[in-house]
Amino acid sequence: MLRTHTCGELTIENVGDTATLCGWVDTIRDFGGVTFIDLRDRYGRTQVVFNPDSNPQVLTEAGKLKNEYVIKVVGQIRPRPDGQSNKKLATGEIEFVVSDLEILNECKTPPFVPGQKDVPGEDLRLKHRYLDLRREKMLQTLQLRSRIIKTMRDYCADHDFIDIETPILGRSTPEGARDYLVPSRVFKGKFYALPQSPQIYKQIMMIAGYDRYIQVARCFRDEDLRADRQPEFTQLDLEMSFVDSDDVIGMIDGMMQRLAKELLGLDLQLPLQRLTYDEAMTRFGHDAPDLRFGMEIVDITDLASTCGFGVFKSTAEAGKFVRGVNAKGAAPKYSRKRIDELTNMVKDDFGAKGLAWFRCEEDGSLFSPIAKFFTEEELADLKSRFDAEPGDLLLLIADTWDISCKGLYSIRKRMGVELELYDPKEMHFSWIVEFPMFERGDETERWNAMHHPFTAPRDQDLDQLDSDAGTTRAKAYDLVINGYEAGGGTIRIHDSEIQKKVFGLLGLDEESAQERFGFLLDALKYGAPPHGGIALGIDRVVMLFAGLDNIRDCIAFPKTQKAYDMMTEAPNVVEDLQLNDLGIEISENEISDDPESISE
RNA sequence: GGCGCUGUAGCUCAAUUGGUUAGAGUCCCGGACUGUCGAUCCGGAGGUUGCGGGUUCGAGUCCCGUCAGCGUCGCCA
Repeated sequence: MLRTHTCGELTIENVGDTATLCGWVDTIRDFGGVTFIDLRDRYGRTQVVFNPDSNPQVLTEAGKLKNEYVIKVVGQIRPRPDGQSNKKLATGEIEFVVSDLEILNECKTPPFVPGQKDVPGEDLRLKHRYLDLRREKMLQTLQLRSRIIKTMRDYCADHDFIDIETPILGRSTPEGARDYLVPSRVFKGKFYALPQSPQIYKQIMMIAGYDRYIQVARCFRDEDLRADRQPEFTQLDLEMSFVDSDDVIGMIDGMMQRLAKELLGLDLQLPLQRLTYDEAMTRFGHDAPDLRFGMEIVDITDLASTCGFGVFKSTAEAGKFVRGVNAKGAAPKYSRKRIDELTNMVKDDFGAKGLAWFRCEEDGSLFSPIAKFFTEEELADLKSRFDAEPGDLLLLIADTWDISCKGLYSIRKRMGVELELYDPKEMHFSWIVEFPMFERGDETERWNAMHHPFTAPRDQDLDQLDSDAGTTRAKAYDLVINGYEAGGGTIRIHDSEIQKKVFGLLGLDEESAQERFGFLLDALKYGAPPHGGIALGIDRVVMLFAGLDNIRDCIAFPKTQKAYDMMTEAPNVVEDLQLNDLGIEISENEISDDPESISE
């Protein structure tokens, strides 16, 4: 080793010792006759002193140092003079007096320095990720990530799970997203698909008798990005045999309790709260609600059906819904202009036709442009249903179930932040359970699987598969943390008759099912145990545990919204020779502009 | 693919209703300084306001197009 210690470990205990440190020049304070440098590495910062008492030569040498130079210093540890310790540093009680300096490497003037007060723009950070990763915040987040994964693995190891790696080059699986494809050189015209999840493989492992499997699995989905979505991401993939929903949920309950305790010092009460899907949609309009605050949805469709306001009345009579939320105390803060913003949001984003509102005045009366269409009794009824008090703002959407859910969910989410209805540092864990087996496809009679086609229906719903498939509930469960879906899983079908029936409902005939994943169907016939599992989104868990709102900050090398890597400039063109090997020809009009050539 | 926000010095930002030579801090370069820790002080350099077009006597500012980053809807079972 070139060093004897790190920059984070020297303390008052080491006074008098001689040591060697290596690191990056973090800040320079040059007084002419004495120079201080904070030397930084992954472990911390140590103040090193260059002065003429120890070695005049070295003081001159120190004059050459600039930001982010990599240096090696030999010297002696001594306590700092009285009153000059730095409480911000773990090493702040001591300083390192340099007797010998070696510049290991110089550094070009960097576009930004890790310690600068204002965080640089994200494009710059991504382009020079090696500089960005030197920032303390990034370091902390990636260290947290490492500890989270270790804790997950330790927990699983303690519960007899076996860690198995599954292929990255596979074939298209029955997930719903677009695949990333890899052309085959040997089988020209054929493609591997990168896994959207190791779903099939882990089920095969159950059939093979490896009754508790985990993997920290990289997954790929070629869909558009969001603040909490990357095209490649990491899951803790888990599968168990001889279990039902409660067993998997209970296992993850324990894991969350351990994670919260070890990483956040929080004591989670088990079992974690559970909400059915129907309840979540009815009360919060979403299957991953943020349960750190209330502002629940109130349904007034029955009241609307008899009122004098045409829009409400006709909506109710059409079998649609009139629902709303009470934004407590929001009235003084929400001008007409801000209400218009909310209105535009639900119109533009979800196709709602409008947003009705009532303001509860000081005298307790309800004010609204549409109040005149309601009788005194109806207004009083409205007020009591929403529990409206002076200063409250009621926001209502009259539309389909779907639009009212989406619109009110987004209003609730936004106003929860704007009205500071919860402590952002608070953590809330819950389960959403009993998802529907199926949802309607667009303008077709056909059903789509809400999860994947191997999801088992609840035992008590088996009869409904034939009679009323839409009401069938699945053995499916999502882990929700602070309003984010942190994971989801199901118990799988291990009975070929039920599987056949589900395929039928999905419009998959036996032939095409056999074609797409016959190997799994075959395997299921060779002694498949009852099994099920879950996948936890590790990037999101890290994001939530770190209190961040952006998944890119939890990933060492993330991609931009266009799935572009600004540092390596991937994706990029390849040699014609490579394409020839693969039997691929690219038509001229399909080649998009080279991002590098158009950026400046 | 749609909608929205942003784009000004290496970096972070400012620039009144469209109006003189586009400013500040920081970084960088030169100088001073033996106790700082966002060191301080003096001096200097640094700009085709993302790119292209238009309106105007005059555009960083308004309009159109385009590129990039971000947010969001669709999409992601």
